[in-house]
Amino acid sequence: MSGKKSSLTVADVARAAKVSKATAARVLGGYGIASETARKAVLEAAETLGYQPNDLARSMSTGRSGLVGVIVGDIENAFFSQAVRGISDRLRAADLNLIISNSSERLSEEIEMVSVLLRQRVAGLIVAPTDARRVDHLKAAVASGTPVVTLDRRSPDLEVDAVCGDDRGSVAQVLHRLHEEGHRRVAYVTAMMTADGRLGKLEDIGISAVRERISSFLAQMRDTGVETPADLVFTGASDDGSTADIVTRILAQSPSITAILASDSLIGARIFRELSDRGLSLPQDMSLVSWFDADWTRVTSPRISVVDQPTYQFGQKAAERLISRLKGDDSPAQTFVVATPLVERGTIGAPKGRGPVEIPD
Amino acid sequence: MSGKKSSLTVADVARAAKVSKATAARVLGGYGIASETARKAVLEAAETLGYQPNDLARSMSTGRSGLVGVIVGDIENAFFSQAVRGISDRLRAADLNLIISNSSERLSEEIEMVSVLLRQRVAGLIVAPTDARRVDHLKAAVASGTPVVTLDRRSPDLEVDAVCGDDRGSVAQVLHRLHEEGHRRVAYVTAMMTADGRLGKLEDIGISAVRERISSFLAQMRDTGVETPADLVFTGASDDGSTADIVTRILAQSPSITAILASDSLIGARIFRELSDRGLSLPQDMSLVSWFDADWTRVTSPRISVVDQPTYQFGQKAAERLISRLKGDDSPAQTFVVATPLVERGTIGAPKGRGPVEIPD
DNA sequence: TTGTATGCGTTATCAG
DNA sequence: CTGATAACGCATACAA
Repeated sequence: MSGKKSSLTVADVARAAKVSKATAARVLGGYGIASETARKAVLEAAETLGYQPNDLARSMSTGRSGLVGVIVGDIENAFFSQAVRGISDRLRAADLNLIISNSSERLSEEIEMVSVLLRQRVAGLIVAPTDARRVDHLKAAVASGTPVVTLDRRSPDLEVDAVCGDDRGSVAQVLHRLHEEGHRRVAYVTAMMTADGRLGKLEDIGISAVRERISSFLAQMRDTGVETPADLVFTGASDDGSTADIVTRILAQSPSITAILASDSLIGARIFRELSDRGLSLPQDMSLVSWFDADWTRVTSPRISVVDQPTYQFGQKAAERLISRLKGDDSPAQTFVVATPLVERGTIGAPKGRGPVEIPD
Repeated sequence: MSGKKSSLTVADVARAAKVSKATAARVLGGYGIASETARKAVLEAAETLGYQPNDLARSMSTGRSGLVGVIVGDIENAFFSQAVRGISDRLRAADLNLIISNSSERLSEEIEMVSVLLRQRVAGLIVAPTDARRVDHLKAAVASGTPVVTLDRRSPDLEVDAVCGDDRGSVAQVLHRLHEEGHRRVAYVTAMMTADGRLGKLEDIGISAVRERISSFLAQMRDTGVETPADLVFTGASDDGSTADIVTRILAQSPSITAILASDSLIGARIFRELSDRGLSLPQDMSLVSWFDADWTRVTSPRISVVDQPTYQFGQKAAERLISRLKGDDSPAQTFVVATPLVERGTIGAPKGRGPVEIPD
C-alpha cells in the first residue's frame, strides 16, 4: 500500500453516477433536492467507489466545524476524565466531536490551547479556567463568536454559562455535620500554592471553586468561634512530601485539630496514607472528608466520607449548554449549580480528647 | 458582541500591509522568502488587526491536518486516561492536537469513530482495537494513507506499529511467584463476556491483551499440573453483582483456590471489596494480584500487589511511533513491548490450608 | 524578492 | 429538478 492521501471527491462520484457535481453534492451532503433516480445513482456510485466525505472542506464552506474544544486541568485526574466522558457522550449525540487538551492548570498553557483550538475553528469551547481573574483569551473567543462554557469554575468577568458544584453549600454542610459531632477545629488542605505557604488574600485564589470553598470554610469556622480560621487552611499539598509535612503540622496542633477536609481526591488519598502510616485510626484519632467520590474511597477501612461531585453530570450539563448555544440560544449567561452532597461513610466520628501523638521525624 | 464568525484573512492583512496576498501568506505561514521590510509590515499589520490563521483552510491546502485521532475503550478508566495523557504530551511537542473518542469497547462504535475521524482527515490514528479479528476499518485507514498505531493491543491482520504490555511474561512471572509461595490453583478473573459464562475458544477473545494473558495463564497452570485450567478462568466480571457471584464461586472451590488474578484494576477493586466484606483477610485467606497500578491499590490494608502497566509510557511510545510514521518512516511495522513488572506489596502470601469458608447468600 | 493565478473539496447561488 | 460557477482561506507553481 503506497499510502496516497488522495481520496475520492464528489466530482469522482458525480462522474461515475453520470450526473453533475452539484447534484452529487446535494445528495451526498443531504441538502437541497434531487430526484429519486439521481439520488439512487449517486448513492450507489458512492457506495461502490467507497466515497468518504471530507469534513474539512465541508467546514471550510459552511464555516461550521463539528469540533468542540475541551480544556481541562489534567485528564489523568478522574475528576476531569469523568467529566470528559460526560461531555463526550452528550456531544456524540449531537454529532459533535471532541478535541481535548490539558492546561496542567497553567494559565500560559491554557491561553496557548485556546489559541490553537480557535485556529482549528472549533464550534465551541468547554474550559475549566485556571485563573478566574485572567480570562481575556476566553472573552476574546466569545467576542469572536465562539461560545464558551466553563466547567467546575466560573469567572465574574466572563458572561458565559458555567456548570459548578455547590462549593459553599457543601463546605457548610460538612462543617455543620462535623460540628454536630463535636469537632471545633477542622483543617482544610488544598493543593493550591501560595508564595509563603500561608493563605493570602482570597481574591488571589485563581481557581474559583477553591476560593469559594475556602471562603465558606473561613466564614463557617469564624461563626463557630474560631478566631483565626486562616491558620486552619493548609496550602501546597501537591505531592507526597508536602502532604506529609502538612499532616505533621496538623498533628502537631493535636489535639485541637480533630478533623481534616481534603480539597480533592488526590490529596485525600495522600492524607489517608499518611494517617494510616502513622498508625492513627479513623475516625477515632482523626475524622476525614475528601472531595470527589473516587474509586479509592470505597476500598479503605473504614471507607472515606466524601463530598460527591458528580462530574460526569457536570460534563453532560456543560455540553448540553454549549449545544444549546450552538443552536442559537442567546438567553443571558447562567450558572448551573449541581448538588454536591456529603456522602457519609466511615470517617466521620466523635473526636476523642487525646494526648499528643508521636510524630516520627 | 453580536458573535459574527467572520475572522480576518491573509487578504485583509495583505491589504493593510500594502503587499500582495502571496507575500502576506508567506510570512504568516512561515514559508518561502520575504524581505525584512515586507515581513515587518505584515507582522505588524497582523498584530494590530488581530489576525488568527485558519488551520482548516491551511489543512485543506496542504492536505495535512494537525489532528491525531485517538480511540480508547473508556476514557473514564485511569488505564486509558493515563495513556491519553502520555499521547497528549508527546503530541503537543510535535504541534499536533488530539481528537478523542470512546468506543465503549464496542466494535460498532469503533468503526463509526474511525469513519468520523477519517472524514475529519486526521493525520493519524491511535487505537486500542476492541476486536483483533475485525480490523478491516483500520486496514482501510492504513491503505488510504492514514498511519495507525495500536495501543495496548495488536492484531495479526494489521501491519502497523503496536505498543503493548508484556502480557504473557507478566502472567508467567506472577504465577511463578505464586507457585513458589505454595499456590497451586489460581483463579483468573476478567470482564470479558462469553456466551455461556464459560471460557470458549481462545481465538474468540477479541481483545488481544486479554487473550494473551489467558493463553499464558492456561499454559502455565497446565505446566504446573492443573488438568483443567479453563475451569479457573472466570469471565463476565463487569459489575458489582457479577463479580460478587464470581467470588462466591471461587470461594466455593475453597480451599483449593488460594489466589486470584484480576485482569484490570476495576475488577481488582471489586474483588477486594467482596473479599473484605466477607471478612476474609489478605493474604492469609486469599492472595490477590491486580493488573494496573491504580491509586486505590495503595490505600488498602494491606496494599495490593499489582502488575504495573505504565500506560503513560504506552501512550508516549505510541505517539512517538505515529509521529515518526508521519515524518515518513516506512520501516516494517513493529510491536513494542513495554515491561509490565510485578510490584509486590502486601497481598501475596503463603496459602493456608483452611476449611470451607462461610458464604453468605 | 514579489505578485498572479490556480487548486484543495465542499457548499451555495442562480440561471436553465 | 439540474447544472454551471463562484466562493471559503490558504498554499504554491510559475512568471515577472
